[in-house]
Amino acid sequence: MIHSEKRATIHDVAAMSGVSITTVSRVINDNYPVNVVTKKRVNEAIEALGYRPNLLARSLIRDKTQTIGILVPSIENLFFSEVIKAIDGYLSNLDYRTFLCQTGGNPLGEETMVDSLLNRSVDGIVVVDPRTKLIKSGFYEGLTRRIPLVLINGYNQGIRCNFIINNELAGTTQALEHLVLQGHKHIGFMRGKKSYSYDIKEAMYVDFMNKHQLEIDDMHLFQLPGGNDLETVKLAKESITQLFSNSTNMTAILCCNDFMAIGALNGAKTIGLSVPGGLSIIGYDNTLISQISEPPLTTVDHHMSELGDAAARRMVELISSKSAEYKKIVINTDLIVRGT
Amino acid sequence: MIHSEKRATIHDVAAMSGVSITTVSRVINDNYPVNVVTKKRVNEAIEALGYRPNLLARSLIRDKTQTIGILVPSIENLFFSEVIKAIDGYLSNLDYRTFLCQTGGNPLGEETMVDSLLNRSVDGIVVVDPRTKLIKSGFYEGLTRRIPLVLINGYNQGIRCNFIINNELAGTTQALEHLVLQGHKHIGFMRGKKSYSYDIKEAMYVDFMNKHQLEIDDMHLFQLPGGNDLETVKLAKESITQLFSNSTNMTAILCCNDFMAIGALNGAKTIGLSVPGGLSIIGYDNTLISQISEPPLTTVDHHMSELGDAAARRMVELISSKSAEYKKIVINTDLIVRGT
DNA sequence: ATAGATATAGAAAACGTTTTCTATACTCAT
DNA sequence: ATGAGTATAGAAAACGTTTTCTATATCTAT
Repeated sequence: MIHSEKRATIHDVAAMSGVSITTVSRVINDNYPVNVVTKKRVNEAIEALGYRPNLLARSLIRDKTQTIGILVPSIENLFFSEVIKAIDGYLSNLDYRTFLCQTGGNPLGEETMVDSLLNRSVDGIVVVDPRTKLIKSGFYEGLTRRIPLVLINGYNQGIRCNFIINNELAGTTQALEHLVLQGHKHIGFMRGKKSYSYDIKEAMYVDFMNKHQLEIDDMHLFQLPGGNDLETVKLAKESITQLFSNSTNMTAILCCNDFMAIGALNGAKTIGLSVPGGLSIIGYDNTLISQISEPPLTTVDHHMSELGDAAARRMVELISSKSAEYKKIVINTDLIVRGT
Repeated sequence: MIHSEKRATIHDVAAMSGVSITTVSRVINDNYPVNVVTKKRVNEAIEALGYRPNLLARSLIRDKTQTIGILVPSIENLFFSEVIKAIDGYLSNLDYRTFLCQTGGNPLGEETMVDSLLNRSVDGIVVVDPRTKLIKSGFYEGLTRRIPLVLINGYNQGIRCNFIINNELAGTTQALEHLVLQGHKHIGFMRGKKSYSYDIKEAMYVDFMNKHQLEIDDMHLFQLPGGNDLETVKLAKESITQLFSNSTNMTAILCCNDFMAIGALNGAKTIGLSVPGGLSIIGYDNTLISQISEPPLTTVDHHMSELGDAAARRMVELISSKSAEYKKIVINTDLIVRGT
C-alpha cells in the first residue's frame, strides 16, 4: 500500500478559487459575510478537491477536540459495554468521538490513561467504575479542576466530583422486601471482592436484616474471590453446592450480579434443589443472561443505559456551561420479577 | 467547575530553564546531542511545571496521531466486544489510543464514521463486520489506497484489501463431521439474516450435505429474521418448538451463533425434548453463554481474540512498513465438544 | 463634495510543536 | 597561527487551521 494521495488543504482550495485562505475558512464555518458568488466559487473548489478541514489543526487553535475519553476496567463485561454503548451513542450524535481506554481495573491503569487523555487534549473524561483509592486520595477531585470529569458507579461523601450512581439502597431494599413478602426469613447475600458497589450493597443488606430483625449467620453472608465473569459463575456454583452440603437454613439469596445468580442457579439445579421452590435467587444488573436463563432470573434492573445517558448528558453540560456545581445524580432501580 | 489552570507549554519550559524551545524539544525527544548540564536544567523545569507535550501539535507536524479507529456495528454484542478488547489491548501497549465508532450495522453509518476518522487523521482504521455492499462497491478498496485499513470478518475474492477472516470452511466442517460421526443423518442449519458470515456458512453446509449425500429438506435449513441477541434467542426457541410440532425428522442442528443455539436448547427443553438425546445442538462463537448454559453448549470456537490480535498486528505492519501486498489472514477454528 | 457606515476580503498572528538551517565556541592537527 | 572538524544551541520555517486586525470599495446621509 502506498498511502500517498495527499490531502487537499485550505491553501489548495484558496488557490483554486482565487481567494485567500481567510475567505475559505469563512465559507466553511459560515461565521462571517462572504459574497454569494465568491462563496459559490469556493464551494465548487472544495467539492472538486474533496477538501475536508484537518481537525487536528482546528483543535489546536480552538482548544477543543470534540473528543471524550471513556475509562473502563475492561470492555467485554456486559455491564460495562452497555454503559459505553449509551455514552458513545449519545455523544456520537453530537459529533463527539470517544477514546476507549481499558484500565485493567487498577489504579495505575487509570492514572496512566488519564495522563494519556490529557496529553491528547480531550474535552472531557468519563470513568466507569473508578477505583475507590483514587477517589479517596483526591486524585479525581484534583482532576475535576482541570477538565470536565464524570464518575460512574463510585461515590464518596465529601469528594467534590460529578457522580452518576445507582440507587443501591432502593435496589437492594426492593429485592429484599420482595423476598420477605414471599415469607423468607433466612436470606443470604453473595458479593464479590472489595469494590464500591459491593460494599454499599452489603451495608444495605446488613441494615435491612437488622431492621427487620432477621438473623444473619455466618453462612448467610459470603464473598467470592475475584475473577472474570466465567470464573464468577463457577465459584458461585461451587459455593452454593458446598453451602447446602453443610445444610444451611437459607431459603433465598440476593446475588450482587447476574453471573453470581446464574452460578447459584446452576448449583441449585446440580444438587436437585428446585428454584424457586427450594431456593429463591435474585440477581442484579438485568443483563442479557438473566433473560435467557431457564428459568429466567428475577433481578434488579439498574438501567445501565440510563447511567450512560446521564453521564453523557452531564458531560456536555459541564463542557458547555462551565457550571460550578458538583452533582450527584442517582439513577433509580426496578425489581424485575421473573422465574427465580 | 472552572477548568482554568493553563497547561505549561514548551515555551514556559524554555523560559524557565533559559534555553530555546528547540533545545527543550531535543531533550524531550532525545534525538540530538544536548549538553548534560543543560539537559538536567531542562528536565528540572519540565518536572517543576508538570509539562507534558501537546500531542495535537506534535501530530500536526509529524503527520502521525498514534490513533486508530475501530468500526463496529454495536459494541455490547459479546462477539464484537471480545474482538475490540483484543485490538485495543494490543495497540494500547504500543501507545496507540483507539476511537470506538458504532456504525449501527448499516453502510451509511460506516461511511460517515470513516469520514469522521479521516478528518481526525487517524493512522489506520479497523472495521469489524464491514458491510458487504461497501466491499463490493469498491469503497474499501479505494480507502485502502488512502490509509492503512484492515477488515475483520468480511471477504470478497478479487477485492484488494487486508482481510482477517475465520476459517468458516473448517469450522462448519468440523461441526458437521462431528455430528455425522455421532450417527446423525438429518441435520438442520439455522442462520440469521443476510450477512457475509451466515452466507458462507450456509454455502459450506449445503456443500457438505451434498458431498455426504445427506438430504436437506425444507425444514432443515431456515433463517431467522434479524434482531438483537435477546430477540434471536426467542426466535430460535419459537422456531424449534414449531418445527417439532410439525414433526420434523431432524436429530441435530448447527446454529450460526451461540444465541441461536441457546434458544434452540431452551426450545427443546420446553417441549420435553432431551438434549443431546433427542436433539443435538452445536453453536458457534464460543461466547461466555455457551460455557454457562446447562448443559454447556458444544460450539465452534473461532478465537475472537486472535482475530483481534491478528488485525492489530497487521495494522502496525501496514503503518510501519508501507508494505505493498494485500493479505488475507485466516484464523483457525476448533470444535469445543461440551454437553449438547 | 465629504464623512461615516457598510460589505467584503486579505495579511498576519496565533495555536504548540518538530525540524532544518545557521551560528558560535571550542578542540586538534598542521 | 590557521583551518577543519566537533559539540552545542538558537532562529526560523513548517504543519493547517482560526481569528484579529487592517484595507478597500461602495453606499448613504448631510
